[in-house]
Amino acid sequence: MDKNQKRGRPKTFDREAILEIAMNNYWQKGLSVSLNSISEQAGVAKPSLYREFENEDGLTLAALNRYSDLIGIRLNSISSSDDSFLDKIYALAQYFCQDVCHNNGCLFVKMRSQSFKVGPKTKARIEEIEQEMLNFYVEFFEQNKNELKYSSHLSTQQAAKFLSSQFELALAQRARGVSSKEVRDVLNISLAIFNANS
Amino acid sequence: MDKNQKRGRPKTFDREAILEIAMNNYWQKGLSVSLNSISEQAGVAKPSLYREFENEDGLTLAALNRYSDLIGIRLNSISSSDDSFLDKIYALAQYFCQDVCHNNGCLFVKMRSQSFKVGPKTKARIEEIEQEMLNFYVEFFEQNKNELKYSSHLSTQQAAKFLSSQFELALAQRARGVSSKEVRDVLNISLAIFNANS
DNA sequence: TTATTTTTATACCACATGGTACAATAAGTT
DNA sequence: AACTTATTGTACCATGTGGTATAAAAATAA
Repeated sequence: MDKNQKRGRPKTFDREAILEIAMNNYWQKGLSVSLNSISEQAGVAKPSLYREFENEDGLTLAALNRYSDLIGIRLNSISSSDDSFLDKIYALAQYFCQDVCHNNGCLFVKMRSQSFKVGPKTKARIEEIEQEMLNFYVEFFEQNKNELKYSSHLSTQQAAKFLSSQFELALAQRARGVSSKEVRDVLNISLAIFNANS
Repeated sequence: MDKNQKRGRPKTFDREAILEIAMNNYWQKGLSVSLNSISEQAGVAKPSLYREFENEDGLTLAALNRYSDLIGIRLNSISSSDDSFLDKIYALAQYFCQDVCHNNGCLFVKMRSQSFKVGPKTKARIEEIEQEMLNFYVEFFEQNKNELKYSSHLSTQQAAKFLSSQFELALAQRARGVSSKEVRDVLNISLAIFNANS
């Protein structure tokens, strides 16, 4: 009937569904989540996970990639909006200290902070994402160069690094359970250097 | 001979030495260090550890307390020096991004970031230290109120929170392996708000 | 010597982990 | 029907974990 139907027992393993569960687990509970518990929650046997993702490293990598797609889309959408530069910065701040992680924290930040206990493939991807994020911020500042009103001796690189660090702080605090308001208060102070009249 | 000599097998267990080893282990490798490996490294049997510290929670707590004594002394010494307020701030910055953790990172920050996998006693102590640190900063700003030249609408509370957050960021980055220079660059930007001519 | 007390060390327990061998299952192919 | 192929699920393994029962050791006291 189905031309794609190959011979052999039909597959019931739903990669996307399992990945969704895995991602949410790591997102909420960090890397302390075991492969055992994921297989239980997903209702699939362990060997199925191993066949699909090779090993735990493969699973965490796949979950991380899914997550990075998720926030990449959002980041680009903010960056390419019609808002002013300052508005964009605060939209990013809003995204990072409320939307991304209302209760969870950022999966990427969490994994990075525990990167010593992660497999080699995931570790490499973490460093890759780190670079991608930094590039995003550099490009972000480059594109909005003309709008930069802040009294700044900062290079684009420095500004990018600073902004990315402040967001890192925000995400780490949110992940620890610090309230969105408290995080926002700190962020407002540090981001003030991008205001015109400072 | 020794009047303190009670009957029974003489004690060879050196609490301080074992605590030193435990602290350094947690400091370098985080809470993923097992009690097994600590007992091996220290050359004492596990039951000895359990008799002295009750359980793992007791050991991590003791190690954390040892650490907090260590940095508490240093912090107070900086705070009560004759330097100017600004110099003190930068002395703290220097301490946090180089001296404390040339390779390790801050034990307190590390434990806090993994506080979900820590025993109840240690967890309580972490929150206590958090409060103590904040109080230290608040008092620090209070004492140096007269020297505050920065054009600031910030309350003492807000300033304390901001400073403590920026140090948290520095320590987290150092713990991840970010170079002392890069951390310092970010810190210099954010601490600039305490400068007079900003 | 013998008993008592305090400490140390051996050897174990139950459990969870990442990982896998292999049989059972369910489809197409001949 | 019998055979092949792809997938799933049971049941297991070695290892490491926090924690402990209990024997051995080493001192004093009788």
